[in-house]
Formats: sequence, structure tokens, C-alpha cells
Amino acid sequence: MTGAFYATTPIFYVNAEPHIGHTYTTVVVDTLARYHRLAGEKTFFLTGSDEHGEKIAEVALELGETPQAVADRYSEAFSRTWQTLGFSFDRFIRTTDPDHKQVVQNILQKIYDAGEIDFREYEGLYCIGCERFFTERDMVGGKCPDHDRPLESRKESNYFFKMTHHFEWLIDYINSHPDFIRPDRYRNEVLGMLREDSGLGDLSISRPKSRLEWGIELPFDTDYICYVWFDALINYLTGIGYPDGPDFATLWGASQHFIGKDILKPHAVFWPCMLHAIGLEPYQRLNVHGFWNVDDRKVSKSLGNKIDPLVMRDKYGFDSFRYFLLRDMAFGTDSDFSEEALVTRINADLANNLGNLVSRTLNMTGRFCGGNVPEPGQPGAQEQAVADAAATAAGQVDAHLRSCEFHRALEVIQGLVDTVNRYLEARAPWKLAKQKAAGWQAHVNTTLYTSCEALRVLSLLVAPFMPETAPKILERLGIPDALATTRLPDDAATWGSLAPGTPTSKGAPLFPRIEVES
RNA sequence: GGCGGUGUAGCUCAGUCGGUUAGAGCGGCGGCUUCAUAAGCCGUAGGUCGGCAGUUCGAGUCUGCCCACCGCUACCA
Repeated sequence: MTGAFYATTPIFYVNAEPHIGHTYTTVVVDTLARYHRLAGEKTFFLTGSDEHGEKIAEVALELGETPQAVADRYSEAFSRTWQTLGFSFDRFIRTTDPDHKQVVQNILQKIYDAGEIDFREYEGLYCIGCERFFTERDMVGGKCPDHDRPLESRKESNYFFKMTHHFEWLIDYINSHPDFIRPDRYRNEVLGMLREDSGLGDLSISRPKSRLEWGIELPFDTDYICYVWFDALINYLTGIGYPDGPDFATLWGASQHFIGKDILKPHAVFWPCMLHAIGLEPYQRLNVHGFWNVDDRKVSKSLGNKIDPLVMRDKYGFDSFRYFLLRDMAFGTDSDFSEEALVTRINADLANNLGNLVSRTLNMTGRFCGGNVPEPGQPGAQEQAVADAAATAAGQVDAHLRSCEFHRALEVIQGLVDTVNRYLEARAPWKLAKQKAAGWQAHVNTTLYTSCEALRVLSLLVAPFMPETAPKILERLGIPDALATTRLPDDAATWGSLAPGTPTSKGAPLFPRIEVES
């Protein structure tokens, strides 16, 4: 086992149902986790739910239930959906988990003892929706612009994490570690946030119990609970056994967070400062992606244009949906989702190209080679070209995945499919089989061996992206358990491991073409 | 107002250190083919590279200004 990979999604606030944004982040991390596992790295994939705070307490009050009961139900909805979609997470953490509570309290006490926390009085206008105080300039017409609800005047004494003391260090760290936050555009934004005139101050990390009881109690003042972000971010440590779990050091040294751009500030500023105060190395990397717009508009409750991943799964198959999400968004930028674009992509890439290549290859293997992987003859220049293309593709997919260029990786895979389709066209085994000229069988055998072997490579390369599809192809190639022993990228780059004589089966179309009524 | 981003073929986008005829996919059109999911292959489609000016032997690719959209941020109200 070489290398390690620890990847996280945000923990999702449990007052909403999973939509395309949550799903995208999780698809990204799932794909990477699967790849790194296939690469033989020690891999841990963490996702979960964020359950404390006023919104949950409010809902509980309205329903006459306990906050815990509300959180249980919402969290269950998330975790069940994630399981149904087949995500390969290693733990679904909840901020109400006992070990998390303990870790948060340990850390609070630790940095309190280190003098990193102040007690201050603060007065201001507060939005329950945002769970934060507003300054005059933040509000629009006396209301919170995001939640369109009146602000409440509050005067509170609270505990503050002396975050600003760490800014100088953080600026230096970001400047000396170019890959700490990527893509670059977000790195620049963070540096902007940290400029002296940005107004970013110390971080309030508590709420008095008189206002809110639903949270983790401060160990040094039982009249207070911990503010949500401080609580939530620490899940990334709890999830892998901080402080002395057996894998903690290894995994933390290989930690990568994946977030949407809306929560850049807590992850790029609060969190590194917290880690610095705790005395831990910063996470290895923060990966920030853009938003999916739907039908050219922002996703919003009022528009009702949320995309439910379960509906997409039932309608198109989740592998196809995953493929679209990863293929049509350049990581970091915003993209547009529409069912029309989804169908176009599925038909072009999956039905017409990949799926059809599987069909024609295995059909001919059945008709012209008795259904078994044929014994190839001496490879010629054409065969060598296909083998070279496969090896090149394996290396490129590896590189692109490691730099979060999923769309590029899938382009490369699609390019390999094109290469094999062109190869078949050039070899035209169906012609040879019909004419039955001298030596036709050897020619056809070599051709179909090459094509079958290319399918084997394609299956491996596609496995992290489409975890349901890859095993289906491998099963038809007669090697259903291949993934269990696969090491990427080498096993995809090494030509010729498909054994002649292996029985194949044609099967139904993997991606039936979707006909749209017009 | 400041900072940053984006603006390239009908659509989605590539275009590294400036260099000969500006590229890909999808769609459209023409042809070939029939093993395959009416799939595949080949060939095409002639876009003032947002606008103007400048630097240069030469700019999509650098500079300035302007326009449009987006993000962050500031201030005024």
C-alpha cells in the first residue's frame, strides 16, 4: 500500500433535502475515493450531517419534538439517500455523535487553556437564518438579504476565538503553498478576505443557553454552547479518530476537503486558523467547486427547480447522472444543468459510443469467435496503436483525476472509445468473416482480441466514475472479479492481460438510447 | 468604488512561453458502411476570437480604455 488519501464532503445541514449541489460534491469525492482505493492507497471518505443550531431548534419547537428527534429524522434522510445512491463513504459522521462531542470539548478546552479565547460583550442585529450577527452594511432594507426575514436586536456576551492573531501566519502559509487552495481563483479570493481592510474579525464561537440550548456545551462555561461553524468544522478531525486514533496521523497528512464556493470563508479562513491554534498542521488541500445552475437559473426553493438525485437515478440511472455531472462541469467554475443537456450527453457518449462499442465487440465475439475471447495473432501496427492509446489514456486519467479535472479525464476515456471504434472500422472484421478469404479467422481473432482487451481497459478506467457500469462490462468479458485485484493506473496501462478462451456474453445495451419526444 | 473572473463557430467549450491556413465535442449538411443501441466511420460547415486604440516584423494570446455578465469586497445612503 503506497500513499494515503483522506477526502471529505461538507457535513450537510439537515434542514434541507439532498439536491444537485450536495450530490455533486459527494459524487466528486466518491469518484476520487474509488480511484485512490484502486490505486492501492489507504483511503478514507468522510461525509455526514451538521445538526446543531437554531434552525433545528426552531423546527423542533414548531413540531413539538425534541431537536434530537428532528435531527435524527433529517440525518437519516441524508444517509439513506447517500446509501441508496451507492456512495462509498467510510463513515457518515453526525455532529451529535458522542465521539464528536467529546472531541469538540477537548479542543475547546485546549485552546481556552492556551489563551486563544476571549470573553466579550457584543451588541447587534442577528439573523436566525444565517445564525450570525449583521452589521449595518450587510442588511438590505433592515432585512437579511438571504433569508428575507427581519433581524433581531441582540446584546450578548460571548466567547471569541482570537482568529485574527493567526492571519499573518495564514497569509504566509497560503503564499508559500500554491496548492493549498485550488483552483487559483479561490485562493485569490481568500487572500482578499484576509487583507487588513476586509473587516474580518475574531470569531464568535458561543451562544448563551438562555437563547439556544441545542449544541455542544462549552467545557469551561456551562451557560454556553458552541457556535455551529466551530462545532461543524471539527468533524473533519473526529471522523478519522483525532487525536490518537491509529490512522489519524496518516490520514490527516493526506487530507483534502471538497466544498462549494458558498462556504469558502469558513473552510479557507476559520478552519486553518483553528487548526493552527490547536497545534495541528493545516489540511493538505482545499478543493472548491462552482455552482450548478438549473435551466439557466440559480437553484432556489421559490423556483422549485431543485434536482432530486433519486429522481435522476430512477429516470436515467445514477451512473449516467454521475457521468454528466463530472463531464459537463469544469471543477471550480459554474455550469448549467438541464435534462436536455443530460440526455444529449448520455446518448452521445454513453449510448452511441461506449455502450455501442461494448455491444458490437461482444456481439462479434459471439458470432465470429464462438463467444470466447479469441487467441490473437502477432499484433501489427494497428493493434500496437490501440495498445499505446490505452496506456497513454491510463496515465492521463490518473493525472487529470489527481488535479480534479474530471471533465478532462472523461474526455480522455471517450477518446479511447473513439480510437477503438476507428480501429474496428479499419479492420472491418465483419467483412472478413463474410468473405471468408484465406486467413480470415486469424485476422478476426486478432481484431476482436484487441477490441475485448480495450474494453477491459476501459472498464477499469471508468470504474471510479461509473461504479455500476464497470462491473457489468467486466462480467460480460468473463472477468467479473477483476476490480478486486486491480491496481490503477498500471493494470489499465498494461496491455494483454485478458486471457484468450475466457467466455464472454453479449448482454443487453448498457445505456439504452433515450428518445425524446419533440 | 476597489479587486478578480468571464466574454472564441448555432450550442458547450480548448487554445501552453505572442508566430505560418484559429481548434474539439454536440447539432446541421453530404458520403461510406452494416458487426452494433437508426449506432459507427469519412468529409464538410468559413466564426470581425465583446468593442476601440496601442506595443510588435507579427496578437485570440501582451498594454490601455470602453461595454456586458458574474463573484468577492468597500463606501455612501
